[in-house]
Amino acid sequence: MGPTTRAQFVYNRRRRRGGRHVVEDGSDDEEQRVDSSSSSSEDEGDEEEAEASGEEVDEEEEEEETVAAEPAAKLPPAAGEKRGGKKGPITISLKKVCKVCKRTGHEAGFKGAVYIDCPMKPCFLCKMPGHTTLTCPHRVAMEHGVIPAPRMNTNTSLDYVFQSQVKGKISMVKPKFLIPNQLECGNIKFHQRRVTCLEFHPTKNNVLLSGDKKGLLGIWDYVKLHEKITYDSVHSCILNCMKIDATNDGLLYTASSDGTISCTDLDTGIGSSLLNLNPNGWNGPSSWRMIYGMELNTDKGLLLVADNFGFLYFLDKRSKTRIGHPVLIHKKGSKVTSLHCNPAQPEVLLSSGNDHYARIWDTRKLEANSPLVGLAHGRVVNSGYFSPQSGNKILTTCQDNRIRVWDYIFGDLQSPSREIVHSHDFNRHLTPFKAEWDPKDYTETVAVIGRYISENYNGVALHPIDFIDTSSGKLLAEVTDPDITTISPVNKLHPQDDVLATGSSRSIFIWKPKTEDELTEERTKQKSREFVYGSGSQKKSNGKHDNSSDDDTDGDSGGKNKKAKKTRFTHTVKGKGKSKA
DNA sequence: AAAGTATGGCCCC
DNA sequence: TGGGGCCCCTACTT
Repeated sequence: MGPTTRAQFVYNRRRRRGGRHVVEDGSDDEEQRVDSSSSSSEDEGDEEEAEASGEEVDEEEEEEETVAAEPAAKLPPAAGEKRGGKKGPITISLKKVCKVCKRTGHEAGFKGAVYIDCPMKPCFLCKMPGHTTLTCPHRVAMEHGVIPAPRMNTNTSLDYVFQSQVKGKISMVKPKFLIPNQLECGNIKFHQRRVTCLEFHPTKNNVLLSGDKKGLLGIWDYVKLHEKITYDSVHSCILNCMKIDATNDGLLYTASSDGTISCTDLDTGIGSSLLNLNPNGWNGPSSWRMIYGMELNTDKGLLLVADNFGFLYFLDKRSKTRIGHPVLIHKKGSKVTSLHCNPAQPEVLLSSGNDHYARIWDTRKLEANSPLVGLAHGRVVNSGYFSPQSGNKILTTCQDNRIRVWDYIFGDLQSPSREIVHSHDFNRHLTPFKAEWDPKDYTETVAVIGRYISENYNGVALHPIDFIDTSSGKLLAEVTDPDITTISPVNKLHPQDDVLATGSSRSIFIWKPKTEDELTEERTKQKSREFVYGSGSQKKSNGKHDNSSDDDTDGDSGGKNKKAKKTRFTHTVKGKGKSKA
């Protein structure tokens, strides 16, 4: 096994060319599974699948059905008596049954491209009872139902100065923000398992590093499409985190659920282990240590590492030895999900954990139970990041479907400055979602995060990647492509370029902004589409979607016939918001 | 083509 | 405080 290079294939979207993707076979390797990511959405038939089976079920089942059928389900067959009195009362079980709550009278699941919620459950988006996601105020109208934040910073004069400075800066120099919303190329099934982390190489501009659930490390030059390598011997299970050595960009540190930290030479794939938390091998899940959070303190040549039992470790990267003893930074036995050092103050550490807290620490005087601040969350915190430039803000992603923003870490941190409702639920089969700052945005407002629940885009259910203005909660952009039907929990913005990398299932995609040419062409195309009565639509379904208009913004244009009007805002902000008493 | 499965949090006792 | 069972928009493979 040593380092192996295995190449699947790359597909590359040539700019316009009929719009079709060109599939390039990276190298004919053993397994030629092309598998064209087809299908999904084959169920256009909707309505009448279950009907057909039932003998002569009346159409308007709702009312009485809910009442009558329910006891029937629990009682022995004899219970069928009243209903029509005929014999085979057992057949009543053929009634539609909600797969979520097991009751009759309604059904949850996809109807075409629209997911119908079980009305018995709280809203899947905001978690509140009384409505479903289809009618959730957070989905339908932005900033509807917003509750003002209790009160953010107790405005000290320092705060005032800071705010005005930043504000001034923002209005003065805010650059035109380009959303990388055009699928440039993709690497399909490069990984054998789902992608769990992505990182751009800091100096080799077009190189993307990726890790997957099997521990495979991928290196891909997405300009030279065929230059891709994988190293399968670095880790034996989930690769959770990657960092390039700031003083030697040929070295990569990786953290894994196999309980080890590795340092890998990117050119050779040769690595060494810096830490192994399971020196005695597997003794059951109750003792197996996994590493999720990892950070570099460049100033001190330190590696900070946290495990799934709540402990933080320090490593000297040069001597490859532990320093000091592990410190409990989250509830004992609970997973630490992420670590981040403040970019302006590397000694200041932000940790997030399964104990529903994010915490700020001073690593110079670190003791269990002595964080500088504890930031309470509603559920597990998937990630927490200081803002990339000043380090003055904090952005967290929590499994309660809320993104939280603290605008100023030196202010009152009792409660977040904003809570933005956004669909990024936990699902054990998905890599946890993490909202991340755009490292290029020195106004420190833009964040990117994948969306869990789907939206109906021209008859296809897609899961967009959202760009969110964290200062207002406004949705700046939702990025989709009709060929990407899977959820995209892993997203990374390029440190210098207007490039977005996405990990979606086993595939990796690269997005770039539309060029001016493309935009103008699109506009003209859209015009002509208007002339050519109703051309664009109608084709849909059957797997490969016609990509004539992959940008959501033009989307329907023609409108009318498609009932599918997408309700766009799947998130809203809480706090700061005007309105409301 | 339906069924199976890998999996993590959380709820309840 | 620990373990068993449950589980709402998965992405596959058989």
